[in-house]
Amino acid sequence: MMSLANNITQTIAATLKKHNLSVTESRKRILQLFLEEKGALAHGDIEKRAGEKFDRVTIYRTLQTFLEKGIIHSIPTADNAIRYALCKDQCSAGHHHDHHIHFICNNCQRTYCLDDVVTPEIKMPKGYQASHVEVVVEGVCKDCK
Amino acid sequence: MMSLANNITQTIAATLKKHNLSVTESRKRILQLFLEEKGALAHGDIEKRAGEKFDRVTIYRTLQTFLEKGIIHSIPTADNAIRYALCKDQCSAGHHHDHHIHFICNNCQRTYCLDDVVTPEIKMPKGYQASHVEVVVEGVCKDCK
DNA sequence: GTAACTGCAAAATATTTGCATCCTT
DNA sequence: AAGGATGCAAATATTTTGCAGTTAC
Repeated sequence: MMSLANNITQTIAATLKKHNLSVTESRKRILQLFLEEKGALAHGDIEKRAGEKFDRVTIYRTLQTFLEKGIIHSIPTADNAIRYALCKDQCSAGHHHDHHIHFICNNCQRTYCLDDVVTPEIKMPKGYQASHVEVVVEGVCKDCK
Repeated sequence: MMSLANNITQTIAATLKKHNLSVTESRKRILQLFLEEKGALAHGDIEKRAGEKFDRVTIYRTLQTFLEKGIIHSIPTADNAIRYALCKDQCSAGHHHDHHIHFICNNCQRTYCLDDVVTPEIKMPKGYQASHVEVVVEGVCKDCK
């Protein structure tokens, strides 16, 4: 019987292959961090959690690659620390379909993708043509309340 | 009869005084840039438009001060270049009431505050308590269409 | 006159690039 | 074997801090 650990390992490799990426140690490790975290991670978070194992530069390049391939998406925040989170399957390279909102907890600082909350329709003023709507909600998360 | 230029100069000085800030050259100049621009400015934009006149450090500090006093508010974007825009009068130090949405034009890259578009109500999942909602819309602005 | 603001220098931090080496396929 | 990925060194860019001189009030 396949162990859970093996299962995750397979998922990770499959995800990378699906996006035409070679399966390397750093990519596996960083992808695993995202799977473990569920929430969003900033570059700095990854550095801390990955230990001394990887070069900073590799993290930059890996995040960039994941972004381009649509494996992760970025969440802009007011503190100039971009966070990244896993995309759902329907995301594809260069074209994200993540119509969910993001939530940042002011207490624990974690960033969540609230997949069940769809971004609302926004009625734009005459002349403005919207192509993408990003909603970031701040407050207190369910764990901190 | 009072000239328009004088009028603007007075507005700038009045704004600074209202927030208990001394009226200095750099503050006047940076505030003027925001008034001229209408849209949002990133640190880099201010540096370019101010000419060689001010030290980078002064711009950092002035923006920080304006933020704290509620003269400007920040708009997070995906490219890690925070933009700032003037607050409406009802903003006060540390407590922003800017319930409008922001619009970034993918063509001219300008950032607008759409003061007439109120941020929608978001129905949060059980347990999450929202305190602030930030909406950033991307697309093509009225001038670029 | 005094407190606050600015410019300069320098430190600390963050990001990008080039290249030789190593790993995946 | 070949192309791509990584690590290291170094170049750039960004942001912060300390301090002495200057300015606003």
